Amino acid sequence: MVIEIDFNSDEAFYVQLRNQIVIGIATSDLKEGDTLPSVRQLAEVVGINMHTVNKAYSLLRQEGFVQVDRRKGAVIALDMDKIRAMEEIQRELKVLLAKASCKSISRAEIHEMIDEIYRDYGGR
Amino acid sequence: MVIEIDFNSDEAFYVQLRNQIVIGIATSDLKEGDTLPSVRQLAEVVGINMHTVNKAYSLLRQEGFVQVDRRKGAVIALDMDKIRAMEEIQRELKVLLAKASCKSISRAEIHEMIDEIYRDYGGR
DNA sequence: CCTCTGTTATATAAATTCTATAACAGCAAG
DNA sequence: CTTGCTGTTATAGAATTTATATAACAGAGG
Repeated sequence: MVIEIDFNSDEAFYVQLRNQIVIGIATSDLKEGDTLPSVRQLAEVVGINMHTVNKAYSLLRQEGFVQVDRRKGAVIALDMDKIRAMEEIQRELKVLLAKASCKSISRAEIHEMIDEIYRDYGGR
Repeated sequence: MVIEIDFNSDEAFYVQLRNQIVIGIATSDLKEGDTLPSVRQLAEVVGINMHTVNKAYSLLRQEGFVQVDRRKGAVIALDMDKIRAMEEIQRELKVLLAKASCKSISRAEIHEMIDEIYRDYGGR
């Protein structure tokens, strides 16, 4: 799976990494049990510092997407704290949909976008 | 309309303000032509600095939610750059739905959340 | 004239982000 | 046992962002 940093983005590097990996899991590019590159490897490949990668991995662990084994490295391992996840998503959706509504994007158009994106996800 | 700052949140103050105002527009608490409090007034009411409020208002202007009149203050005035808005929302949804999919939240459950939130919006 | 608007300019403190070097313990393979 | 790979921790520094503080300005209006 290809991971890369947009050095012109205003998103923090470790957030970019986190997001790409979460998307990778959703699209089944990364499957349960797969191991991520070591922090040093990935850091060298994408051209950033080791600690920045480590920060992304720690965040992924904290959010329940990977488990970290000191010898194997970071392993994809989803914990299903569905309630907390739904609460967080509802908070974020509230702001996102407010923006959409203000820009005259209809409920139907949102549903279409959801379906189109979800078509690539949910292979689990 | 009540605006308040969560001083324990990890979200920047000016982002909190922006989000609450956008939600206010979506819920019709704020309508086209309404004026927001002056930067100094709002700053005093919510207990933060004038410049932080000004930053939020500038962001709202830049994103096309208000127009700023030097004498009247910030006035709700939506510009309909729907294409750009949809692109941004699609980007954000991609990450949000990836998280959801990883946590076994179904497409149907997302649709339900959308409908529930959108019930309060779209009065425009 | 006085007061209100947003805006601009500086300055400062605190927090976050990213990098850099270095070292440590755990484990596996040669 | 040594070598090399993990993640982890500690420390330090630079750059950026966030928030505050004071001050001043032009424009509009009572």
